[in-house]
Amino acid sequence: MKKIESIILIVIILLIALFLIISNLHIFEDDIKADLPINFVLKISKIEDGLPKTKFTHQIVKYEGFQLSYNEENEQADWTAYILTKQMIKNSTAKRKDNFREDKNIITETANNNDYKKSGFDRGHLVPAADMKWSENAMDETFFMSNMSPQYPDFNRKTWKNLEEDIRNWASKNDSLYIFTGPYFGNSTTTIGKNEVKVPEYFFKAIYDISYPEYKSIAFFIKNENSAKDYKIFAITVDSLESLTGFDFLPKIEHVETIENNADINKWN
DNA sequence: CTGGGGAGC
DNA sequence: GCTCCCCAG
Repeated sequence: MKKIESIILIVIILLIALFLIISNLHIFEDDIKADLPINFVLKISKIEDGLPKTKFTHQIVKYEGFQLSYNEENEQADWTAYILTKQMIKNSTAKRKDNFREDKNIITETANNNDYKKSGFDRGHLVPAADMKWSENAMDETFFMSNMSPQYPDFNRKTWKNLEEDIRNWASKNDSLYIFTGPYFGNSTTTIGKNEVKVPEYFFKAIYDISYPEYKSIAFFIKNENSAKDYKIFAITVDSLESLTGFDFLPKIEHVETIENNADINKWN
């Protein structure tokens, strides 16, 4: 074999090898989910590790069962975050007491009941009371006005409620979920009450199943309107929700991006 | 505090 | 029936 032919052969072999390496790398990236460490769930078992990264400097308050960031300008939270486990659902014993009240933990003061009275809007929970039934105190803290947003009655009592109920079902089947909930204002200028509580145009949820090995996530972005709709048609990826809201959920968690690009509602049942 | 509504199980 | 989301008085 001539020298020139040998060189061409070697180059061809190298090109084929390179192609195989690149394809394998690509496959590996798509399949990285399977390579997440078995203790992945432990890494994000603390709420502190999952707080969204935002440009805001609003007051963050930690309650027994959840955390929130309070936005004085809107007189409601930017987001709420908590973990919901199978065990919490199992230990659902607390009774709902409906003691809606101002939240003295908020330095700048919160909205109050009068702001919502006769407004035509429900005092909609961001963190549902029924998710905190594992503790009287945790449930009680969901009735702080810092956890309320003006929601249209049909949205709150039908569309949103159905989503919340299914999330509880998912939690009991999937061991533990990481849940973010919040309002999205868009160009809204509508306010209610003396404290001018801003009425959101949409509400969002981002949900992560952090149970090994079924890592998955899904998000919802639903219009705040007085009509009942099937929440399932508003399923989007967490990636999309992050683009829409500007929040980076679970920013400290390694590899979490690999589970944020899927919105298959059929994986949740 | 008690009364009520409506959806869903 | 019950629970869950609420409202008004």
